[in-house]
Amino acid sequence: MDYLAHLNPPQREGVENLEGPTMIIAGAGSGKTRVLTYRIAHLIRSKDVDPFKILALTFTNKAAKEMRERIEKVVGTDARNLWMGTFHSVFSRILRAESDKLGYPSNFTIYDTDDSKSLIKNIVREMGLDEKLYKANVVYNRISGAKNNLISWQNYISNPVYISDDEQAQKPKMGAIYKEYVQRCFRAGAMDFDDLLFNTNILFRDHLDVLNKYQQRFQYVMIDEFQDTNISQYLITKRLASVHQNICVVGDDAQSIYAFRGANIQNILNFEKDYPDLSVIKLEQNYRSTQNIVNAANSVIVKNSAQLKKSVWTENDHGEKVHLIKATSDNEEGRLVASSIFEDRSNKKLENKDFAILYRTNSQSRSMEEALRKMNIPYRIFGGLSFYQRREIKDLLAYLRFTINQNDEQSFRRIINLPKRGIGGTSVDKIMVAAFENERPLWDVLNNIQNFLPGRAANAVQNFVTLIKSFRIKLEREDAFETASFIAKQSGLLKELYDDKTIEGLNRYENVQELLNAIKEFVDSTESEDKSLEAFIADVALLTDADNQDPNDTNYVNMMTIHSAKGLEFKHVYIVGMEEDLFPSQMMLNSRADLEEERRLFYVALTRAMEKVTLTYALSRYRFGRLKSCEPSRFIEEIDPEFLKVDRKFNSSEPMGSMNNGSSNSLYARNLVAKRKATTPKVPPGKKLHTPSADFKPSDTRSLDTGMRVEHPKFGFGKVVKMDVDGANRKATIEFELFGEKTLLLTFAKLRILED
DNA sequence: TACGCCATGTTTTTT
DNA sequence: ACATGGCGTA
Repeated sequence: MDYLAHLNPPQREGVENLEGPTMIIAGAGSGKTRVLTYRIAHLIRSKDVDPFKILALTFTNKAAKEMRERIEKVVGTDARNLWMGTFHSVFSRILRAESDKLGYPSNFTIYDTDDSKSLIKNIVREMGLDEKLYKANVVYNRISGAKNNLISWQNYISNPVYISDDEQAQKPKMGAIYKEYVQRCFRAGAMDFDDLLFNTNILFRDHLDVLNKYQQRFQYVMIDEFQDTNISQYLITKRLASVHQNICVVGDDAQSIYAFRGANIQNILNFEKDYPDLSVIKLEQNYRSTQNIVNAANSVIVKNSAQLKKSVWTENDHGEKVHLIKATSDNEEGRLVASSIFEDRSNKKLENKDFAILYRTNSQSRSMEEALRKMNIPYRIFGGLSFYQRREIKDLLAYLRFTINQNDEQSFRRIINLPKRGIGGTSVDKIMVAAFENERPLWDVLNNIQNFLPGRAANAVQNFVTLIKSFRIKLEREDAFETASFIAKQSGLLKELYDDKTIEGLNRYENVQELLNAIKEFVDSTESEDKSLEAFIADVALLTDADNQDPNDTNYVNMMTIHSAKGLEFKHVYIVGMEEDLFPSQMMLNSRADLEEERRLFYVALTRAMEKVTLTYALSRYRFGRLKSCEPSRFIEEIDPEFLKVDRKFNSSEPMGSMNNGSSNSLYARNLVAKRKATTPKVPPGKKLHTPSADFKPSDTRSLDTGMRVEHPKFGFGKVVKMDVDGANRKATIEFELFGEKTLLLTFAKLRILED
C-alpha cells in the first residue's frame, strides 16, 4: 500500500503485524497515532476485514474523534462502522443493549461525578455519620478505587485489608456506605462512570452467551494509551480478545499520568505474562521535537525508578535550548509569557495556534488570560468547567433525565422543588424513606403519594407527577427537540430564568437556549438515526465540551492543563507555574510513586513541543485571594543544565516590593466593578448589558457599550459599533465590526470585553 | 417552607 | 475569591 512507504521499519511492523497479541511501546512523538490509524486502515483495505469487527478503544473522546477522522482519510466512509470510542462510551452502548441481563433498564441514567458525590453526601447524612470524616470526595475516591479493581461491595466488606485500612483511618463505615451507594444507584436505575466498566465485567463474567457474541464480533481489538487503563478496563478487553487473540495495545509507560484514577503500569507488565507469544514493537525515534527538547525530557524521566527499556532519540535539529523565565508574581508571569508569544509570533512567522500554554491546575489560566487579553492575543481555553456542569443546564438535563427514568433519585432531588412548589427537604426525606423502607420504586411512591404525605404537600407532588406524565406522552410521540422544548417551557424552568433579569439570569437563559439548539442540531443531523430524547441523553454525561473543540480549527493560542494536552503537539510550548507545591502538586508529595507520576506529567508536558519549550515560575502567587510566596520547582533542577537556558531578556528585574502597586490594584478595581454590576438586580432600559459566561468567567461581567473592543469565540476580535437593546423582549442586536467588515450578532452572551 | 446572612472549606489531574 | 451549607427569621 502506498501509505506504508513513509514509515520506518518498526512503524511498518506495527502496521503489518496484524495477527496475534502485539504490544507497541511508543515513545513520545514516535508516530504512535499514525501507526494505529494505518494499522486499522490496513486491516480494512488490505485484509478486507469488516470494520464492524474491529474494536478500537481510546481514553478520551478527543483521541477517538481524531483517530476516526484520520482513518476516514485513508479508507473513506467504511470507517463509519468501526467500533471506536472511549471505554466508557463503547461499553455503555453494549450495556444498554444487554441491560436486562443485569436487571437495569436500557435507558439507565449515567451519574456524573457531581451526581455520585451528592448521593454519597445524602447517604452519609442519612446514616448519621460525621460529614467531615466521611467527605464525599474521599468516599467517592475510595469506592471508585474499589470498583476499578473489581472489588464489589460484598468483597469489600469481607476483605480484611480494606476493613483494617478503614479502621486505621477511623472510617469503619466505609464499606457500609459503599453498599448503600451501590444499592441506591441500582434502585435509581443509574450507573456511575466506574459502573460502566465494572458492570461490563460482571456482564461478561456471568453471561457467557453475551460474552461469546462479542468475542465473535470483535476479531481485532486495539487499545490506545494502554498505560492509562485500569484493571477493570484491561480485564474487559482481555476477555473480549481471548478467542481471536488479536489484541494490540499501544502505550508508553513514561506517559502514564492517570494512576490517580486507577491506571496501573502493572497492566503493561501483566500483558507480557498473559500473552507469552507476544510480539513487542518499540517505536523509539521521535519525529516531533528538536534534540534539545528530547534530551531535556529524557534527562528528567531517568530520575524515575520503574521504566521499560526504551531510548527515545531524534534526528531532528538541535533547536533551541529549553528556556527558563523567572517572574516576581503570577501576573508578571502572564505578562512575560504574553510578550514572549508576541515576539516569537512576529519574529518566527508563527501563528497563534502554534502556541500552547500548559499548566498543572485549571485555576492557573486566570493570570494568563488577563495578560493575553491585554496584548490582544486571541486564546482559547480547553477544559475547565464544562457547559454540561452549569447549574441551569444540569437543571434542564435533570428534567429530561427524570422524564426518561422516573427512578433517578438525583434528578428527582434536583427538580422536585424547582421551580418552587412548596416541597421542602422534610417532604423529600419522607418520600425517600417511604421508597427505601418499603423497597418500592420511587415512581411508585410518587404515584401513591397521598399515603405518605399530608394533604398540601401531597397535592403539590401530585401535580408534579401529572406534569411528568404529560412529558412522557411527548417523549413517546415526539423527537428530542420537541420533547425538550416542551419540557423546558412546561416545567417553568424557562420562565423562571426569563423572569430573572439579573445578568446571570440572562446568561442562564441563553445557555438553556443553547442546549436546546444543540438538541435541535442532533435531531437535524443525518448521522443520528434515533432522534428520540433518550438517544440524545444517553451519552450526554460522557461528553465534555473540550471534546467539541478542535485545536486546529481556529487560530487561537491554546491553553489547557497538561493532562488534557496529552496526545497533542504544538510548535512552542509554555509550561507555566513551575513552582514547588504547584508542580509537583502538594497533594502528590506523599509517596515516591506519586512524585514519579508528577515527573511523568512533566515529561508529557515537555514532549508536546516541536520547536521550543519555555518554563516559567513566579516568586509569588495569589491563592485563595492571598498572596503566597513560592519556590522554583525541583523539576527545573532535574533538567540537565546542558539543555537549559536562563532567558535573561524575559527575566524579571522588578524588585519584589513593587508587586503590590500597579497590577494588583487595577485587578482589584476591576473585580469591584464586576461585582457591582453582577449584583444589579434589573437590566435598566436602554443600553446596559453584560457579557459572560458560556466561554468566559463571571469576572468578565461588565457593561457593554458602543466603541468597546470585544472578542467573540467564533468571530474573533472586533468593535461594538451600534447596539439596540430591547430590555422587555430580552433581545439585543449588536452591530459588531470585524476586521473592517460589519457583522450582525443576535446574541451578546458570548462577547467578551477587552481591556483598553 | 423560603429567604437572607454568615461561616466554612476549597483547588490536582478526567471518563 | 467563590460556592455551599447552616442557622435564624418571617
